[in-house]
Amino acid sequence: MGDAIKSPRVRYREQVREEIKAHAWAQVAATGASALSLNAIAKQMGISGPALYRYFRNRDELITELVLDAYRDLSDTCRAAATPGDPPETRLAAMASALRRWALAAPHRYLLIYGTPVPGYAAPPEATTLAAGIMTLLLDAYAEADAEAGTAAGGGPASDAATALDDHLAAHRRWAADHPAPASALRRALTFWTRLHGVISLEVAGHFTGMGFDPALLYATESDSVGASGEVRSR
Amino acid sequence: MGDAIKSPRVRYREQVREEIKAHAWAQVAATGASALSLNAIAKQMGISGPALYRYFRNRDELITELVLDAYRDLSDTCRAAATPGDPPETRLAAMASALRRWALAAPHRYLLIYGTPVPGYAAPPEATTLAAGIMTLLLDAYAEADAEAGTAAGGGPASDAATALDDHLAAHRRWAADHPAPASALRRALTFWTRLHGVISLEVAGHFTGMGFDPALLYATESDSVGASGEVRSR
DNA sequence: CGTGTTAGTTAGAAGCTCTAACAAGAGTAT
DNA sequence: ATACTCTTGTTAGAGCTTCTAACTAACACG
Repeated sequence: MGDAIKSPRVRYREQVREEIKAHAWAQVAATGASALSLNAIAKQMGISGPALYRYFRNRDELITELVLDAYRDLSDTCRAAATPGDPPETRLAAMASALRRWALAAPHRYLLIYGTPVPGYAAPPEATTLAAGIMTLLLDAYAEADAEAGTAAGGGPASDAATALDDHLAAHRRWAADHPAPASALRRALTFWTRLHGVISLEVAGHFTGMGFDPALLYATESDSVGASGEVRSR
Repeated sequence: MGDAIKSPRVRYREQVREEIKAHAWAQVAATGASALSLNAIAKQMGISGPALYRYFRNRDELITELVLDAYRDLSDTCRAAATPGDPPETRLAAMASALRRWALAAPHRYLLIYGTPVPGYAAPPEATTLAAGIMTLLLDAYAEADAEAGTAAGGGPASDAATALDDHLAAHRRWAADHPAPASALRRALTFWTRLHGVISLEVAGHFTGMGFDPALLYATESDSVGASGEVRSR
């Protein structure tokens, strides 16, 4: 229903664009985004270099498309992991587990989003929207967990610094303006993000190689520390 | 004393190498390592492109030199922050604070080490050595904190996952083989690294821009969470 | 004062992104 | 059915990159 009847021209155009992106992903997976070559893609497809510029204005536009695809895929993955009926802790654990699997399945895809930004490159607005959507899933879970715990311990701040951060977030929550979650939920969602990203990004960049321990256990510990302690870890 | 009497040739050579690296750092700071151009550096220095290849075998070797410089500088910074006589918590707090300042002072320098690795690039052994040196500072602090706390709570594992990680690290500690710190100290040192890196890397990559909160407070909270709770934060 | 090493040069190969100008096909309108 | 337009491909080429080859000039040393 989404794809109305399209003229064969635009059908062909979209098909070629997808084929170009497929080759681009293969290159990204092999050598990383910085080494992506439009010329090489054209050669692989049996067409001439400049022909690609009919489908993408320039290299940056192609990379932007890849970035958006990655964000969309990550967003879908998180959404699929967070089963609506499940208790919040289970959802958080499922998302944490899915996040790492998603990153390890294609490290360069993860780095395309969270790695070194390209020099003059600015992320498109849709990327921000998609990132916000993932944040909403986290906020939903933490808000629900907070509500269940009532006024009891639950996710209350664990230190003076956390209290100060909560106060600050209560006043600076532009990114979660239209979400009813309390400041402590914002803090915990941010912490979920930074702690899990901390482990994943060092792992995919290879900083743990040669150290001899299993990053999965470190990841599990960090997942636990952000309240993502369900039973889905070994699925 | 370290620099013995050198012939004018090697003196000149080293001087030019340093000048090249200085220009390279300027380029890295401006546009990031991926856009570093040997040709542009040569033009800035008023010499011809291929002349640079007398001083660096190729682009990778220059980047490797920059990476090593960055590691050396980071190592020195951490060592300088951890004042020997201070209590371990104070040293950890000072290192945490110095780490963030070091990263924000030159974001691209941080990304050169911890960002997306270059495709075919392998970090030189000396980089690993320097990274291990920083780890030793952390292990020293956590081991000392552990000893002070005796068998009491202190830095004991906070969850089942942490206990499992401790057990695993006790058996897989190749990276800290010659350090007497207990497994819990290894765990806490790793956590120091991943949690602080999680915040810093997202901040320098610009993922917090537009969200409207102050990353410094999030960083302070994470510093606290790894036992780096001294009074040096606002120095 | 020769002699060998070293630092620079220019020329050029092979790659890249991207623009300009042109040929040929596909779809559409008359 | 014919004519027209729009799109997709082509080749040529500018300008950038890394990096090699061959050559010259200067410097340090025996």
